[in-house]
Amino acid sequence: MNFVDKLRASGLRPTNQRLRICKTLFDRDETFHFSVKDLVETLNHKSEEKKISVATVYNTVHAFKKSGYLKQLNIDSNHNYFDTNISHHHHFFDESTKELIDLSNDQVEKIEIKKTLPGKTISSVEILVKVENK
Amino acid sequence: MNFVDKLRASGLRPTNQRLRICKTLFDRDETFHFSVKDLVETLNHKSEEKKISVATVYNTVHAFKKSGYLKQLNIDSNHNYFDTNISHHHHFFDESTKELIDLSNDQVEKIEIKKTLPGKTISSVEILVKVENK
DNA sequence: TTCTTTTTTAGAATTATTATAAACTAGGAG
DNA sequence: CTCCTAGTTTATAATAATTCTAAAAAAGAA
Repeated sequence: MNFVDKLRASGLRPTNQRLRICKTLFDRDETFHFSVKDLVETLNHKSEEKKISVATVYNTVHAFKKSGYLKQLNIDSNHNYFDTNISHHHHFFDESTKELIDLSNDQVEKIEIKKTLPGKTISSVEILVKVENK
Repeated sequence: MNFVDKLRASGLRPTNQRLRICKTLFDRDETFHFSVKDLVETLNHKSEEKKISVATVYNTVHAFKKSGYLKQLNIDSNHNYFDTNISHHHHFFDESTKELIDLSNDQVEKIEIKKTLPGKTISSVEILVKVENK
């Protein structure tokens, strides 16, 4: 899906700033895990271009989150991370390097939850595997 | 383990304020899931006693986290929750009520992770089951 | 009790995020 | 094409969570 369509589907007009954000987010081979701070720095590091304000970045990221083109991660409550991989998947968190690595759904044996909550239905099951150097 | 020992084991002197914090945290039947804000409000709600400052609460909570008497949870990146249940266990997060419910380790079928990371060893596997009203 | 060290506290500083309002554009109507 | 209007961008202010600071208070050893 191209950037303009992604933006339109999120209820946003394809402006210059938003297209630059899209490029940084989606024009890459690997999954991108980022905080808003990271993203702003990446965007504004290329000094040849005009700076994009944090407000714009927050607005755009939140619109993408709402429309499902970005997932918000709950890895480290002290900072907010987003993920461009929106498929259902899990994560490794490397405590030695503080890095985040994707763990696809089919690399985990099916998880069976034996406890049920009356009147409730499961909407997702997320696994976080913490690792450290041997 | 009594409060004084818990404090000493965390490198803290058993002062009046810290003992009141201990009482609120550990003197209960059920697991207590809380944010620092919750804890401060609970502590200072009983109007008969002198107010404990947020700085003291933060210091004490962090010392307990460091010594392992509290676990920090990563449920919702917008707020920081702690858990008095320090055994290895998982959580349900009720998206309808925003409530957190413990899921003990033996209520989950053993999880097998098929992917390994070279040079790394798994230190923990945490599951978050999100539920909503049927 | 006295003295030294640790603790508590209010308030300032810092950081992440959201809100605001004025200046600026996208894109449709004419 | 040009104009107009609604949607955008931006700097800055506001809010909120957390950490820092330094002075007053309390703990506990001598």
